Amino acid sequence: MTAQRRQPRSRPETLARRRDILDAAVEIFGSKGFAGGTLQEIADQVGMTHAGILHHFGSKDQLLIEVLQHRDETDVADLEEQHIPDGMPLFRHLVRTAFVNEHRAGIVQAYAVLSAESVTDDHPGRAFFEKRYRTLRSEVAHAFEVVCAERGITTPDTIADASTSILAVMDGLQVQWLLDPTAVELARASEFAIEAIVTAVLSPTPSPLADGADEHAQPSRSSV
Amino acid sequence: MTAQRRQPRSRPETLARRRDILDAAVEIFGSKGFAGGTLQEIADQVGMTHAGILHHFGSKDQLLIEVLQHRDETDVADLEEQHIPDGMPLFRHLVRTAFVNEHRAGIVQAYAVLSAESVTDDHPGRAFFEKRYRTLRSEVAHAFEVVCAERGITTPDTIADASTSILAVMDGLQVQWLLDPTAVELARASEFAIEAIVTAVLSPTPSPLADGADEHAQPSRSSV
DNA sequence: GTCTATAAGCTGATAGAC
DNA sequence: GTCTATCAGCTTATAGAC
Repeated sequence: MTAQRRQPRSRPETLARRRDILDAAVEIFGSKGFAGGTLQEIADQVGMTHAGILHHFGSKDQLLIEVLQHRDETDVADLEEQHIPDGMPLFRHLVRTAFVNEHRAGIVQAYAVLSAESVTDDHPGRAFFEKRYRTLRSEVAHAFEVVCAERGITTPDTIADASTSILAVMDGLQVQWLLDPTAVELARASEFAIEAIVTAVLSPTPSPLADGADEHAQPSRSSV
Repeated sequence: MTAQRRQPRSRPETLARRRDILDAAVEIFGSKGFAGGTLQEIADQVGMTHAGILHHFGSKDQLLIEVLQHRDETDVADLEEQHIPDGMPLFRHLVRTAFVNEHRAGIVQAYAVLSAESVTDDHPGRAFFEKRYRTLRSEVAHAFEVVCAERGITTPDTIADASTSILAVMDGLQVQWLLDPTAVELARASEFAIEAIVTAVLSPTPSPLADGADEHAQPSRSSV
């Protein structure tokens, strides 16, 4: 596990070119989607022909896959510098990420658009996002387990629901924020929701929704 | 405000045909996205040629717009039968919706895919989703105002953050659930998150995240 | 490594017969 | 109202010159 991740495929000049293409692809796929964006547009942005791009990546599908991997490696590298937080600091890190994201609309949009598009039939990014969410969920769940253990709380289902919910709010807020930045305070709302969910795990309270009379439509035995 | 919404454009036979096309379009756009889905596929599903579809709707863009309007009218009609809930019952209604959605993966996917895709450049569904979220947010916010007023709580920012967050979790959970239904309990997690957020509004607690030492990276004056 | 040229296919949309 | 025929345009991808 040294510094160099894989053997350089070729001259550093070529690798730099590949990185240029990957950066351009993030921007185009982010602003047009994968199905909507074209190799031509990516080629224009980086100043070559679409044939040149296919020379480097073989196919459009493969380009998307490498775009996602590259983005992930970059983000993970950033994280590792601050050696991955755990326990309560992880939740603080997620809030901080939301504040940072407020100034990176481009990358936020790329993830928002591509993750949702990845659920469509035969989408080349599907495996990536499936794995990504699985990993993120287990990281957040582990943080919950740490803070819960300290306080003697053990509620596996709750931890699972809370973990997936925290990632879900962050994603959902991004979509609403991208649609109307003036109507949604991305960072502040993310902080509020994450605090609400963490609090619900650490200090369970009776459900505020459980008092109505005629809820579940199914005719159950009437409890006087 | 009688039963018929607009004057029938033509024979009821034609309207039925249009509805068939709209239903097919939801399915195709839902499973392939708007950019990825084609008029040909929609035509095949309904048993005609793509020229026939263009005869009815004029353009692919216009078809999407009418698809979204039609879906919305259908859903709203369902809601009005149970005359739109408000206050605490609205939150219960949202939870119930999550339970129903667990058995309607097709429609869930259509909304998830199209709403995220709508943030891309010049997407014909953008105006629809902008308005949709604006409306939903204000409805949820109003429900919060009702229950807050009963208890003498007034926190406009909190209500805004909570309202947008509730819609956000529901959306975000749907994406994760569509990617891996075995890993996410859509309804249960939605219920947990909504309860957590409602509780946070009604019974504010000190932030569980505020105790760490070296948070915000910026070198502020050290408070000993 | 990048280009030009070319292929083969599909796209949304139009015109006109029935 | 639906079809066939046709269009121009654009898509990804390949082959081969430089």
